[in-house]
Amino acid sequence: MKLEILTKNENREIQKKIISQIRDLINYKNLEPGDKLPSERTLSEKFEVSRGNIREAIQKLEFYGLLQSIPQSGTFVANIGVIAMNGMIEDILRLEDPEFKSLVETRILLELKTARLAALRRTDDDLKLIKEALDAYAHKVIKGEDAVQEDLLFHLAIAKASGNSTMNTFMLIITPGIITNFEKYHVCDSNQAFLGIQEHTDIYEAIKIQDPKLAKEKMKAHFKMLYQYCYSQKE
Amino acid sequence: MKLEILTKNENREIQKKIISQIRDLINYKNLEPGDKLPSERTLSEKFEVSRGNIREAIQKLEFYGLLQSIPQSGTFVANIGVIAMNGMIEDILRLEDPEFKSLVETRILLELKTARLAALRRTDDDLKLIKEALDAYAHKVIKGEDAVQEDLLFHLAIAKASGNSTMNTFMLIITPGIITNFEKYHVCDSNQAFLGIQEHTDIYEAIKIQDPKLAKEKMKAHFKMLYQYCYSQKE
DNA sequence: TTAAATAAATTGGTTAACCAGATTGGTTTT
DNA sequence: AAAACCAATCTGGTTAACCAATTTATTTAA
Repeated sequence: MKLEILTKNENREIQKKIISQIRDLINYKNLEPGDKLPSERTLSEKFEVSRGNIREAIQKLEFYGLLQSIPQSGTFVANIGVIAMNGMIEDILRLEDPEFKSLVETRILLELKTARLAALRRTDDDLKLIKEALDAYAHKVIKGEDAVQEDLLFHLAIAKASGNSTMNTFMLIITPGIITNFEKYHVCDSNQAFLGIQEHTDIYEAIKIQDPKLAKEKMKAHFKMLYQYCYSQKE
Repeated sequence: MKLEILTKNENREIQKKIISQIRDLINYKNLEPGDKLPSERTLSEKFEVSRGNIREAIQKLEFYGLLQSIPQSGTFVANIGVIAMNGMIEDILRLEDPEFKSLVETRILLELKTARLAALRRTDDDLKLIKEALDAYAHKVIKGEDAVQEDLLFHLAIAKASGNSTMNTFMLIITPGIITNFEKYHVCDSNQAFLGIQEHTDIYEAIKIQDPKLAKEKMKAHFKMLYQYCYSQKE
């Protein structure tokens, strides 16, 4: 189990190294937008890593719009200047390992907005799903069981009702990190969970009566404790 | 070129189908948290797709924390209830193809926050980088050239200065989509670009004097036109 | 009959071979 | 001399074989 994690970290380190090597190569060779990168096999040989690692790194840079692979042709530098290229790669390298604080800060930002949008745009079906999630959460809390998953589902239901697919995606992306950290730090004891039922209900009611301002307020109140917890952590 | 896009869409469709088949299988077989999924080879045969497709789908679900692959052992259902599993998979399936409106709405939300945070947290180095990006943007606009990339870099510099790695990541993620759509719709003519110089400068100055409220206001003003443009588009 | 030992089969992960299409350089033809 | 053609080569993408570790089935000893 531990080995598994180690090798994944190793893989990430290898990928970071490859990406920075690609950046160096672009700079050293003065590759401009549209220029072709060396082939995957060449890079694999030059960097002394497997071709699979090279492909992963290229796909990551392609995801961020910096490279473009064309089958049977090659991998090309995207239409972006050298300065921008360096800046974005630097960003990408610096990324990963998001701190819990960063996740929570972003989650709060997103959820204040999704609550507001959900109050504005929710359909009857959305409301029904939110209610179901709320009931499932309350049920588990009352039984004294862990309800992190149900808590999360309630918030995701709101994200869905917001009608904004990008925010919905981002909520899904930060969800695993939130869950992991919550379970790691045991942030919620049972008292907080009981309080949470009321807070969730308040949010639900605000969305039900389609009051965006109230929904945002209630969501803010719900996050107050989380916010304080988060910012009382060591830097 | 067009074929390339088609095959990528095809691949996405295949992946969506596989994911929904996995969901159906979990429901039909009543797989609970900790239970083992059939092997990749078995699924590959059952769904009549290549093992690579299966692996991709599993990795995606693993990314969202729904499955966990353990080498030489199997792929297991994560510690998440059936309802949550179905909900999240439904979300994941519904995702992709973010509408431009959704991207812009999210970008505005993020950038109002990053501008504010940048004014609060920016270092002198951050400020220097923002200034450089601003100058590069102005330079290109004055020369009458396309400055979408430089525009973007200015905003990314602010995101970096915000000190929030998650928001920084999200900005990087929506960037390709923003660029593509901007170039497709030619949203910025030269007049708008010239106006943009002033607006960018205003934002920079606010961050320089570390006035978070002003920074947010100036960013809001900068996005006013984009916002209107975005919401005047056809639904 | 049971438990320990061992061999066979199964697992996700990795690597190397293969594929179709694009590119390239040289040759031929006009 | 230039354009057209063609075969050899190179490209990213895909597939099938392989690997080490684990799990299961079988055998053997007590």
